[in-house]
Amino acid sequence: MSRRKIADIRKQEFAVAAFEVLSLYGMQATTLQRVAEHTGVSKASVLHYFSTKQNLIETALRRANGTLQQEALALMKMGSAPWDRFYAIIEANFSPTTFLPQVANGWISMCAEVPHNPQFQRLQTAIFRRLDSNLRSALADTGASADEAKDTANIVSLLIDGLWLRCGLQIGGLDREDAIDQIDAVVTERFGTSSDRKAARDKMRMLGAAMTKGRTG
Amino acid sequence: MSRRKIADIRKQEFAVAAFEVLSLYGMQATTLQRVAEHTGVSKASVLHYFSTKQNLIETALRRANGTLQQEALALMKMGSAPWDRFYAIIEANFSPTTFLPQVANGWISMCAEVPHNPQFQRLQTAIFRRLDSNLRSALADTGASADEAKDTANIVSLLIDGLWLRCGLQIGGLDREDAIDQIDAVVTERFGTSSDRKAARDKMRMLGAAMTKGRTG
DNA sequence: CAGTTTATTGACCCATCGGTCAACGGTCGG
DNA sequence: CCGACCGTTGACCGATGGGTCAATAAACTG
Repeated sequence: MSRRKIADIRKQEFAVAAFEVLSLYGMQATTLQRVAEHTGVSKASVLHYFSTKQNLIETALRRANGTLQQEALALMKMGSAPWDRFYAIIEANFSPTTFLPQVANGWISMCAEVPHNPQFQRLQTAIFRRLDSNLRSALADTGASADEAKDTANIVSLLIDGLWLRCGLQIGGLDREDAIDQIDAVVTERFGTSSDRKAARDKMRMLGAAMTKGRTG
Repeated sequence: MSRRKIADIRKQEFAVAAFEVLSLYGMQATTLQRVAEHTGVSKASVLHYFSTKQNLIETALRRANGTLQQEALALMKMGSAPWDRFYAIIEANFSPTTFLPQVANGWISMCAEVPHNPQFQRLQTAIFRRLDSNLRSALADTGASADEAKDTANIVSLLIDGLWLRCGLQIGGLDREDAIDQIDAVVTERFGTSSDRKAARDKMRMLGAAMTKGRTG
């Protein structure tokens, strides 16, 4: 019983290490040897838990995405006002703990492999669909029509992708605040200024900050 | 004299082949062997023209970017009305010959390597700066203020990046027409509807189509 | 035609990759 | 105390990577 638990914990450790290595060194340089070194064990030990390198990296990516999803979910539960869910998604997508050049690079590395790797393809599709669906339903909450929600979700997710890419490439010293501002600017142009929206944004900004601060303890 | 020319032509051939291989198979699978096969020669022959693999790929990327720039330049020369240059840039960035999933993937592959490769870093920076500067000056032509031009250029280039990424990942069967529409929608929101703008867009769309059609002959 | 340069190649080198395997050592139930 | 089990490891394997090199063939030069 505790045996299996230990094994699972170990797998998680390796998965975390693998994503770190991927983020730091890129896909080509993410070798079993390096992941092993990064955890302080031997290469063979890594392969004892993951039958194959592909398996390891896929688990790593799924795990990394999972934590991001959990953060989004937690934030979304913390509000019920019309724009709350929308800004919860935005906030989660630019969390201080994940919106970092290295992390962004891990995801870009995955994107580059998507066309040559069905597993990554699936994962990527799932991530996109989830974001799109979340954005649409969040925008529907604000009273937008289905078409309006669809179009806006499209543009917002497009901007999110672009901002993450830019974060990874480290263009213009992009900050998470800057990123959220850019999205907010486009949304404001689309829906006009509204105190409700501003309140939701500020609320989620605070909650997001509190959440990530509480994590370091 | 004709010697050097032949050598240069050969180099170009290899560079083109290298970019094709990169687009088709990704960075990891872009091996000297494969590039050689793709051109019907031996691996050693490729290395005769390019001292190193890094050298080859860098040349390939620079060349691919160069053709895109030339297309943009040619289009930009074809108009003098306020919005002409802006839509020339847009049109060139979504040219039917380059805005394709495989080509997009070549660039994504480069992006993934940027943090671990100073040469790619430089190239990427140059590409970004050029686009940004072109967009800004094109927008200044339309009578926008410097700040307005800066902000708009920022968002437009962000959208371009996102659209290329999405093209590479083949999300939602993205078409070049769709891509231009998305950008146009945001620009319209920002500057309102204007017959001048619409005229410029239609003009460049036609010119772009004529250009790429004329190429197949 | 002779000599020199240039293009192309196969054979080869070394490093490293992902992955296998048998052996070792600790831990737990009996 | 003992056998079964589990985690860990070093040694090893075949494949493949980038890159070198000497030999050969072809093309230009005088």
